[in-house]
Amino acid sequence: MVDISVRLQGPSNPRPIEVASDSTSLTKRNLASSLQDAVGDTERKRQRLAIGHSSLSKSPLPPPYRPNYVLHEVRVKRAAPKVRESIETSPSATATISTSPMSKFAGTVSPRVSRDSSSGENEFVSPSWPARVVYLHDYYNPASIRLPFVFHYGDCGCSDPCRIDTCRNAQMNVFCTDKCCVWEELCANRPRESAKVAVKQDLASGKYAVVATADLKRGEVLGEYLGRLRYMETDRAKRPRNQGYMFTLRTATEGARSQRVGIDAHQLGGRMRFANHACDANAEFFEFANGSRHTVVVVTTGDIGVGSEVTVNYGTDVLTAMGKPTGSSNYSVAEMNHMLDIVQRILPQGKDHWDSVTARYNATRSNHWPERDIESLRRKFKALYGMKKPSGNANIPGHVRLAKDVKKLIDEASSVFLASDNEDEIGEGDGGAVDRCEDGNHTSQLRGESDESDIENEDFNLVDLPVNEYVGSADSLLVEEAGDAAETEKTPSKTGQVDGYESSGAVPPFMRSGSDIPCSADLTGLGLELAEAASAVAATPSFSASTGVAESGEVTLRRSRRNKPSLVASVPTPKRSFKSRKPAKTSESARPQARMSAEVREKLQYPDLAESSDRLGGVNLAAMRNASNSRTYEEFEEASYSKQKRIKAEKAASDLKRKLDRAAQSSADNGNELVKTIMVLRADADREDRARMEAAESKRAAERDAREERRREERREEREAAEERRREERRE
DNA sequence: AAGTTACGTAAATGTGTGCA
DNA sequence: TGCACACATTTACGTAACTT
Repeated sequence: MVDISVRLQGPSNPRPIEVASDSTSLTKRNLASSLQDAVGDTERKRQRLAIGHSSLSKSPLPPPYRPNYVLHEVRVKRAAPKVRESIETSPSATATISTSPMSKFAGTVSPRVSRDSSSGENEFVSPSWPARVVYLHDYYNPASIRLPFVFHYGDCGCSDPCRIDTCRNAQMNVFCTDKCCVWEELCANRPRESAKVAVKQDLASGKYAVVATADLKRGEVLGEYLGRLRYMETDRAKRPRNQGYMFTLRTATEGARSQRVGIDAHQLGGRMRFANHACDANAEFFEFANGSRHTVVVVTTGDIGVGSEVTVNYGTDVLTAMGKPTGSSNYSVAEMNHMLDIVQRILPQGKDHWDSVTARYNATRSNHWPERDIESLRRKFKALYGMKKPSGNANIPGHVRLAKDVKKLIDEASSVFLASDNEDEIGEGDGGAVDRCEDGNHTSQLRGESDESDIENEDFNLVDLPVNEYVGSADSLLVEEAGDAAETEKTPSKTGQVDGYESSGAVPPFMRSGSDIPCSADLTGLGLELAEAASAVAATPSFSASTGVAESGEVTLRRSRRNKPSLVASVPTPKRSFKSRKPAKTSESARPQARMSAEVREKLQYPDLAESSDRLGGVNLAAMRNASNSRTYEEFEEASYSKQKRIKAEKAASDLKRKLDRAAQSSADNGNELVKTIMVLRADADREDRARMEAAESKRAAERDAREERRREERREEREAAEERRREERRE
């Protein structure tokens, strides 16, 4: 945070007012003059402001003739974000960054997971800055794209420090500079990063997010949306799908071959890169410019409390695209096996169970696998078990056969479930699904393991299974395990595999750190520790991937309860809700190192694999679209998907009907108008006809009169001539 | 050999329908 | 009303065939 008292002390050598000789000299002279005229007011305002700062009240006020004094030492400390301050350089990250052409802009951080004490709806931790993303601190235009030059209109005239919703410059989409604003560091209409927000990671979902670290008022600029300025296709249809990081500027380049320009923050960006989408966002993007620099900032649209996430609405560009997302990968065999392994353990009967499968899958997936949503997993499973045997090929792929077998199991389980539906205590003791899982004809047969099913189901309860999970609630399972825990510690497994088993390619590794999941005789404490371990896994996938890797490089799956039997016994913890749980302090110190090594190992092992999205914490955009697009209606948050579909259909129908009515009405109105017009035209025509007829009649009458007159005149002349002739004859 | 194109496949969305 | 399923459509990816 910049110290305001330092700012307002003023420089020892004030910068003289410039009298420029260019075309803007008049403006500048006027500005300087107006500044000097207004200096009294400005100083009074500053003094009023200073009252709020004790340090300022002790400091001498700036010279009265120059309010616009410059503080270089503050200005060069542009955007000192908390994330940046709290980070250390990690070797792996440095290696990544140093090879980047943007290294001069780059900062990097080491893995560091420290729990945030802020209070909010979600629980956030301070994550490491992802090494795969270059941390930009400034405007970056490597292609020297020239956008239209935007002139400012002199001093913004704000009587109080500029706000983006009140400043005259902001209203004209111009950001302030020292040349058009006297408020310098107090001006909020400038592209700078606020110290009141930080990049955090949601403990539950693992998503990165921008979180308020102090109370935010409406209209505050939180930071600049930094990224690489690049050209885009003018034709929207030709552009690649926006993966959530491309901000298309309203302004295009000038000239006959005008091109759209966007800010691409996919591989490099600032903190605002991590602002997530929300339909009811509490912030918005604001595009403004000054001179040749066009940029975008995130501005709050309402008050935001400490610990709350800052969200923006991405708009339809990101959210409504249909089809396969760019960069999405197909299911690998390992992924399919991982999914099938989970499915055959849970044997999902409905949506809730599939939610469990999804949560389990994403919590235990390998770090380089993309996160999958429930629809994706269900779809894939269905595609697998529905796959027909190709003609001419006798070999069915293992995962396809497994999927078909698992489907049979699910069908059987469904009938078993119906039969035992009236039993009150499903899943307790030897009954219910645990019994079924131990049945050699089912899951264990498929896995080729005989006595591990209960143990592995215990592992599966590390993640929040639904309460109605057929294997019983977490509590019931823990009760069951408590009885054998101490005994198991003393006696090795009958199969000799209790301490772990090899995980190779086909068998997905559910890796757990021995220090993460200690054993305890205290059931509540154990449950807590298990849940905490699960949440840690969910929050930091790379951590989970690392902890089970042996020194030799082999990936082993360990049953950590039995590996570390004594750690938690001394940490009895009261039962708390999932969100309020804190991680075990005993494992806190071990995590950063383990996580870092996992990242390094991951990079070495899969150098060419595409990284998943950081912005959404690895969540693919499709999942976000599901959550944010038309499938969700705020007014029907409680409604099920089907209900939403019906509501949506009804809305669509009513919209259509409304449109038709409007069209009909419009048509009728148009028809009426037409008739009126015709009537008017006809009346006009009649009037014209009448006028024409009258004119013609009058003309004819005039002509007739003229003819009559001519005839009379001729007759008179003839009479006179005859009279003259007669007189001549008489004279003769 | 490198680049381009066509085509099949996979994965996603949207919508309609039927069943319990 | 909730859920599952089928189908149409869209889009990206991978690969073989073709061209330069």
